Amino acid sequence: MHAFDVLGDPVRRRILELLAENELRSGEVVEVIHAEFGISQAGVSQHLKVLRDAGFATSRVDGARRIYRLEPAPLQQIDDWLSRFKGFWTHKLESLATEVARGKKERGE
Amino acid sequence: MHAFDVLGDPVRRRILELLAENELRSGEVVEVIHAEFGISQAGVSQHLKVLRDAGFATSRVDGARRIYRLEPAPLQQIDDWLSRFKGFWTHKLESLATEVARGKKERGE
DNA sequence: CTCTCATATAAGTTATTACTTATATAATTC
DNA sequence: GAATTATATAAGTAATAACTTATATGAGAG
Repeated sequence: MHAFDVLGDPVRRRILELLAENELRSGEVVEVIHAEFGISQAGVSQHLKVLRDAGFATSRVDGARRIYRLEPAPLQQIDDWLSRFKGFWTHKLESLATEVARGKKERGE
Repeated sequence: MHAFDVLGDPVRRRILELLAENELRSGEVVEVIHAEFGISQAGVSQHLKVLRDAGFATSRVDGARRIYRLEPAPLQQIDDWLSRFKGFWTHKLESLATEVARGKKERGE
């Protein structure tokens, strides 16, 4: 599954946000996601698998628990892809700023 | 459709890349995408609609033609969402750079 | 050793998406 | 104004994704 498809799902985006704060046990992720989205343990586990398979997260075993950690590489790849468009919107923002400034000047502000 | 779902499709990502270089007529997009992906005119038109509906592109009429232009706002929103993870991977990169430097030194490069 | 957690996987269902071909619409050319 | 060109939309189909419940696996507690 392509990195962008992975991020297409709001549940997975939320899981990544959670993992960005802390490593979490699978069960902790299940708790939050169940509370917020009403999804079963199995459903959450499947999302975690998608995240693992796509390299967004890794898990390590801790007794009967699995601890999940965020892996930044795929997010970075996406950022790299986006970077080609960045010039584009900073230009837009700059021209907007120019417009605003011109408007102010014309209005004698 | 959420912005990330829009970017989930490789055809749409390619169209955005094309539009990032230049405004293009629908027909020009169709030409390139058909050449690269083998997709019909109707298929490409549907992708363009998705891009319009999600705000990634706008079109203006020029006689019988439609000219498509990239709109940066949704891309920027995505970049904003990603920004929460950026600290995360720059840390990793810095440690990697340190590792590499140490390796070179040890190998006498 | 058996019971109970914690988690993953299997199997099945439903909704959605990405196409296709066929057709509609609207501008251009002759 | 009829034919042609450029594009969009409609209708149908097939693949995929996101769930569900049920079950497997494997660690720890008693």
